[in-house]
Amino acid sequence: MTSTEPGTGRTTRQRRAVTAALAAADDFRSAQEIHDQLRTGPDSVGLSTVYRTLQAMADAGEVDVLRSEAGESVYRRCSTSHHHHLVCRSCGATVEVAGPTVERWTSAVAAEHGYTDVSHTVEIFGTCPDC
Amino acid sequence: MTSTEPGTGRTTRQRRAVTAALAAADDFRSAQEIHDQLRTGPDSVGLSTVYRTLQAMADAGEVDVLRSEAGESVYRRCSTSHHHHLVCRSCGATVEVAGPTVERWTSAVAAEHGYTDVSHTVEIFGTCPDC
DNA sequence: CGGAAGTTGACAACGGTTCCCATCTGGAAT
DNA sequence: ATTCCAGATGGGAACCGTTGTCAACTTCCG
Repeated sequence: MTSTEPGTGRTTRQRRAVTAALAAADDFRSAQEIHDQLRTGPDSVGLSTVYRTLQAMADAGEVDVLRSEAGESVYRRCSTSHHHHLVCRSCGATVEVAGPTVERWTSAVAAEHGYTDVSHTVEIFGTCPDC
Repeated sequence: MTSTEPGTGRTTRQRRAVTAALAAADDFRSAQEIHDQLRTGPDSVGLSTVYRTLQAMADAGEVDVLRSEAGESVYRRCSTSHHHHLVCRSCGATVEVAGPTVERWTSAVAAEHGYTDVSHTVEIFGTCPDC
């Protein structure tokens, strides 16, 4: 523990590169995609470092993590506010949705069963208007 | 191809064993757990076969598939009723929760964005009273 | 019963992720 | 600016769940 305030860690070229790559992309990217992209550029970053950085950002709540159906973790720069995703299962188009309704519901359900320190994942899949 | 109508396939001892193991368990089981369980019994089944059978059942809609946080696929005999899970993140205790509220919410959100053929996943994580 | 198509299983191959550890570097202190 | 070291890096091996391969076996139809 003692992770109450680990801080941001150092500001390295690599972390900046990963952050920038994620910021430039508007949709979800896997660690390997980011690694590939950076490898072909001037700011090469090791795969291990990409994974570490991404995880740290996820822990810090700076990015959203989603598990693709293929079992891959994909990351996306995100607003700090909590929200969920509506994903088109054929073209992948993603819409962010905020849902006070679900938040309240999950809290209520958890409380009802005595569960504390609650978090949740909600993903909605469907076919978008264009598909 | 030619997989337009593969049907149920043959009824083998192995498939019966996997089906039975899943029926006996009330909660989610991973392919490997099932394989382990069967291996110590009279009806040993190869790991490949367990995976194949589980996938076939999932395709046929006979079981629910869920991706655990560790990235493992877990299967469960499918109840016809739709529901979600409240999982303790330290001991793994699971509570089934039915949520008309979420169902309505997801449908509404999807409709609002023109998405059709909607499905969703909702998992709630927390610490149970015993932990 | 006989035979062909479907099924099985041991093991190799795979792909994503994590671990290891020698080397390097940011940035605070001097 | 120079020194110094905790923290960070990266390349490759290790891991682990899952999928592919293929010869041998079994189910079931005629």
